[in-house]
Amino acid sequence: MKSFINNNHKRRKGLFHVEQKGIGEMEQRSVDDIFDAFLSQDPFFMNRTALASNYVPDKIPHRQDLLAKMAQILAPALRLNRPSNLFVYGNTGTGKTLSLRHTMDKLNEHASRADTTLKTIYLNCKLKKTADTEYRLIAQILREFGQDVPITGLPTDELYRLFEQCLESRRQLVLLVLDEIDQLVKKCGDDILYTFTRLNTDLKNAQIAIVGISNDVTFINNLSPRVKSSLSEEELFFPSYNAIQIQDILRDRAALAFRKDSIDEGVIEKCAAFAARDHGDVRRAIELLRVAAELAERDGAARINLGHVDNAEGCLERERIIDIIEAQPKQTQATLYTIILLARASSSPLFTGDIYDGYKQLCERLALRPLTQRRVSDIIGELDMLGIISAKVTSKGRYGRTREISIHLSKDLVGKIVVYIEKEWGFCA
DNA sequence: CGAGATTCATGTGAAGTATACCTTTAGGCTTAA
DNA sequence: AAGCCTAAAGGTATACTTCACATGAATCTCGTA
Repeated sequence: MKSFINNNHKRRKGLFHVEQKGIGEMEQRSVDDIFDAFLSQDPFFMNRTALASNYVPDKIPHRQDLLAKMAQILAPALRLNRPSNLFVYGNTGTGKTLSLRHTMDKLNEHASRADTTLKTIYLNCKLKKTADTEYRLIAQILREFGQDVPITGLPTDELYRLFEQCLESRRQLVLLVLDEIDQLVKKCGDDILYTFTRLNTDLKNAQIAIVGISNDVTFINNLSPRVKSSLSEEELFFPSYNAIQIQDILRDRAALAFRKDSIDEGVIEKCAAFAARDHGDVRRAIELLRVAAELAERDGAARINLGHVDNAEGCLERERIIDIIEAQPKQTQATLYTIILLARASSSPLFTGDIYDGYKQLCERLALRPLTQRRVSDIIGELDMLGIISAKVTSKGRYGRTREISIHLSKDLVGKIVVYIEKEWGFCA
């Protein structure tokens, strides 16, 4: 619950930040006026949370069969028998995480009713500073058990010992859900998973079952055979939604979130079409609807119309990218900033060497200690992984081997990024 | 002319280092018997 | 003597550096037709 509040708060801040245009005209009205207007206006939100990215609805349309299978697989947990490890995969926004959270909620509900000592732990392995290394992952799990674990300093073995202790403290079954498990394995290898699956043989009181979630369909094939067979004792594939299904889902959510008649004809269809274009990613569709609603609210409009959806589309992309950049360390931001400036200055392709030179100059001006080229090379790789830039290793024959780097974000968005970074640093190139 | 060698710029793996943090331990000080 | 506090010692994870080797196609070289 707490994380949701933070999330939402951050979102609104992000939206506000990118929509600075409005501030000038707002200043003409007094703050009192604005607050008064806000309170007197008929808010069309009944329940904002229904559009939040981590909202778990009671009903998940078009997923009944998959939910049933999932429930069947996990049901033994209610009798403290270890269910099969489960591997869930499918594209982003196909309801994997949602379905699992839903099933976990229900499982917990039944477990507490039956007084079963079932513990479910959900972790997203992609969240930096949370669960992206072996140490952090286990530390995070221990925190779920109410243990206070330092961010560094303890040997990883010690964490494993503590973890086992927690498990063995009573007869229980632990269901460990690892979201974006491919990210974890990419960074730390699959030994962790092997250790987890092996844990059961050492445990006397407790048992642990693992559920892995991945957007990468090929991920399971790249695992070592021993891990592969134990992780995917059961597999569930989530196919992408089609436009009609997305519309259904949006209507359900809209009915929860808004008052009747606060949406214009065609708004739902437009949001759905937008998402369907993006491999049927429902999350995007819901976010789009949410941002459109927030824009409409700010305008003081009576209903959400198609224009709001159009504007929201731009906002959403900005929100996502700026959120990512905001979370990056200064050195990464400096690297990105250099890339953007260089890309603007010339139309010829950019190479690692050019970027490093530019980066060093920038560091000088910022009085920032420059990192080595080795590290910057890794940072460029990270930016590529984040989808902000595209960096492809190419060989230029006699003229060496390097990465060819380009940005494929809209000009407008790149402008916003530059504004953000310059504002953050109080600096202008 | 074409096969093989060379070359360049930097990708990439491995090992080393600095930093920030942790626990343990020894020594010194205070307190109470 | 027991209890408590403090600082040093010894240990770890992480982010970064240093070192060294790997890469791969354009270009060069040299043998052959």
